[in-house]
Amino acid sequence: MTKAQTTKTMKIPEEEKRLERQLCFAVYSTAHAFTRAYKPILDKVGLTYPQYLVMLVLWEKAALPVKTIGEQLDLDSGTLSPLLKRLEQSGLIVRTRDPKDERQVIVTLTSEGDAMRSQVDGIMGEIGKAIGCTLEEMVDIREKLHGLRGNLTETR
Amino acid sequence: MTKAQTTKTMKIPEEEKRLERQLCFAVYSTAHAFTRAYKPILDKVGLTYPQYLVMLVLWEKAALPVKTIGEQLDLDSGTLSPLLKRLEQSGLIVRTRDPKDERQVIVTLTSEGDAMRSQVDGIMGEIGKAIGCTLEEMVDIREKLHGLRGNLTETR
DNA sequence: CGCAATTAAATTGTACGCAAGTGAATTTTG
DNA sequence: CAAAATTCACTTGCGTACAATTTAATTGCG
Repeated sequence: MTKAQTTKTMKIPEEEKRLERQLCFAVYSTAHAFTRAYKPILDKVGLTYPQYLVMLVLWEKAALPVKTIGEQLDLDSGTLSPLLKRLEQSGLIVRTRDPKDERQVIVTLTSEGDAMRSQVDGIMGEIGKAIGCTLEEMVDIREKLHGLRGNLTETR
Repeated sequence: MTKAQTTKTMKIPEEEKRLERQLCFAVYSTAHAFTRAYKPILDKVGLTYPQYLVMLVLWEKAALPVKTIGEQLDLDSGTLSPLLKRLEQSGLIVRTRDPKDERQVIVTLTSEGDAMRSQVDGIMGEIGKAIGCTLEEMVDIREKLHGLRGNLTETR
């Protein structure tokens, strides 16, 4: 943002107020486009997109407390509790109270949940085709979004 | 994506499978960060973030059929119908059947809805501060996301 | 030690998103 | 022109997101 625009009451040109000019909408609509692109792929393995993200976390480390999963995905227990309940019903995870700290629930991959890891190459390969840009471009956008997310979050 | 990776059964390095390496997650989590950044700002005018997007569309053109709003936001009537009902209850829009084609519902700004346009400079100014990057960077990310969204969508 | 403050997860209530199905209006087609 | 197909919006059902509240467990402090 330019210095001139930092003034609270600065007039913004009408053209800049159009939906398509909004960075927020670019992010919002791309997120939806991703979810839709994943849908037919994840349907084949019986996961929703947020459930797939949880599985990605668990494939990195097979047993984690709900809180840690939430920190990595930036989701609270209000979202995760019912989602994890559905993953448990699907037989991919189990939830057990931590004996060391009964407040915590440890989420652990079942053998089925672990076995699903073998599908990841196929899933990522298909999505990679849909993304249809170079690896360098992917890294570039990813890092820029990471910085943007940091900016948006830092004043919380 | 490199040529080597286009092979369906290509093995992807473990490191590339981590959540934080996923472009989809960068987009997903940034979208949530935006919604959270907008929350306190939009609370002051009584709008949710998706409702604000609908208002942006209507501030460009004060009367539009539901279908057109849906095309611009890439949302279907299953999402828009209840959302528009809430905007109508808030007194910002009215919905009327098009006499030329009774299937269509025309959404029109009320004077209150139109008057809220005066808040836009303030809202965009505040978000601009939260985004905290240069205009050039904003344009760069926006255009790259636009291309990415196009790629993800074109095979629908 | 004992009680207040904190923490973790679940629950409740509201609002998206989206698939699938309904019903009314319009367009296409034989 | 009439039946079939299509279009548009609405509704229903499911699964997130998230604020706010609740309950149980743990930690901190006097």
